[in-house]
Amino acid sequence: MTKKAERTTAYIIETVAPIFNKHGYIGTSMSDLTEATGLTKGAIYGNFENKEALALSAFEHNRNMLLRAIDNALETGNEALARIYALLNFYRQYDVFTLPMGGCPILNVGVDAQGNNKLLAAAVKETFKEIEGKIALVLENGANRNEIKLPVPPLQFAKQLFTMIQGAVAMSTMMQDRKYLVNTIAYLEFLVKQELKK
Amino acid sequence: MTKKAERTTAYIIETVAPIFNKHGYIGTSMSDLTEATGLTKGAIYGNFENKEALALSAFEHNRNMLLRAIDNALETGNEALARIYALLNFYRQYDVFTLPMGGCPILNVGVDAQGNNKLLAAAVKETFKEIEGKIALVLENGANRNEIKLPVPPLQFAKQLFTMIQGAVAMSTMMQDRKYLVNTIAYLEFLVKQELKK
DNA sequence: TTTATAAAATACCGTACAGTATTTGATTTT
DNA sequence: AAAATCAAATACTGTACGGTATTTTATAAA
Repeated sequence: MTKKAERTTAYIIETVAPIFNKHGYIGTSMSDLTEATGLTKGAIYGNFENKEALALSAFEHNRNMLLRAIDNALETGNEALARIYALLNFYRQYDVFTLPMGGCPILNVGVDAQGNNKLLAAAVKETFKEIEGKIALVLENGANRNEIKLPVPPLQFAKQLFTMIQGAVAMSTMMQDRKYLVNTIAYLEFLVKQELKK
Repeated sequence: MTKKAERTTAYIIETVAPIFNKHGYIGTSMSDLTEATGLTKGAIYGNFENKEALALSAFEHNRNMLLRAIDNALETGNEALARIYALLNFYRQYDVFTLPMGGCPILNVGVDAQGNNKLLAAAVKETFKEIEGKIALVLENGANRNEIKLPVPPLQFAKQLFTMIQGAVAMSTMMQDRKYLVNTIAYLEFLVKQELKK
């Protein structure tokens, strides 16, 4: 059985992650967190060095959930085109997926941390690179197996595809309108087919 | 000649706008603002009711600068396609344009205000609608004058185009890499040509 | 079941926050 | 130039902040 402290640490991270994500690093106060967890500051500071370390752990928690979901989509079927479609399918409902975590973590933290917290900003940057790499790998393998054609290098295609997806995420978030997500994904399905299908 | 107070008000807004844009509403303290302006809190609170009113004025200032630049692009030449290209050209250097204002105001404020400030969030939403409307109008006029073909209704095309542009803005901001802007715009030039040119 | 240890609660720092009532100083207007 | 008005500086609220030293309580080992 896990130790008490480990369970508490995990409980704090899970509880705190959506709050940080919604209100940002500075916008979240320690008393917000004690209130949400039902714990005292003594308990929290016993498990985390300071507010910044806690925020970083919270971001990593959300980030891992996102990466796992992306991995899951990119492992659908055994053909590159199907995997990219699965990714698009995932993002079509991205608003539902991110609701319990308080919105898109990489967008929220990425913009929030830009002018306020270098550590978090760097962690976001790293996450983007990881996602782009995952998509690029699927494309590269697909091209090597002659499943698809590639008009540009795989990483470049991945970057441009993901940029457009992230645009839809940003717009649907700020406009509070999932149509941006749905419509952009629909168009990307068409584009991907046109560009990749042999 | 303008009154003293009017000039001070304008000076405060101009000085304060990039700070709010960079650090967000909660991330900006009144002492940040007194330090930057060289004025005292008495002076600032003499010209603005409270912090929120000041932040709103600051956002409107940035927003107006952006809208003016977009208007300017969309008035280039006297043909729809040329105007859309001019808009894309503007966004290709959007990072340079937004540098003195501390980054893209609608992205920064839009994400920051989402969970923290309803007034600001609503103002951002309104701004997006305005921009989409401006683009849609150019397209509609162009279609009416038989300059371009339109595969979908003008507002829908405008929304999708702008979503992709804003994705490039978001990615280049968070990754601190203008290539996202340059590459996406290049691709959009190709896409626009393919979709709109008769 | 007692003893050692780990975890969480309490109570408290010093500081920085947004906001304000009052005073001083600068403009206008007469 | 004097009087009236307006703008800005000063000095000060009360509160909430992040963080910590210490005490109390719970857990695990003997």
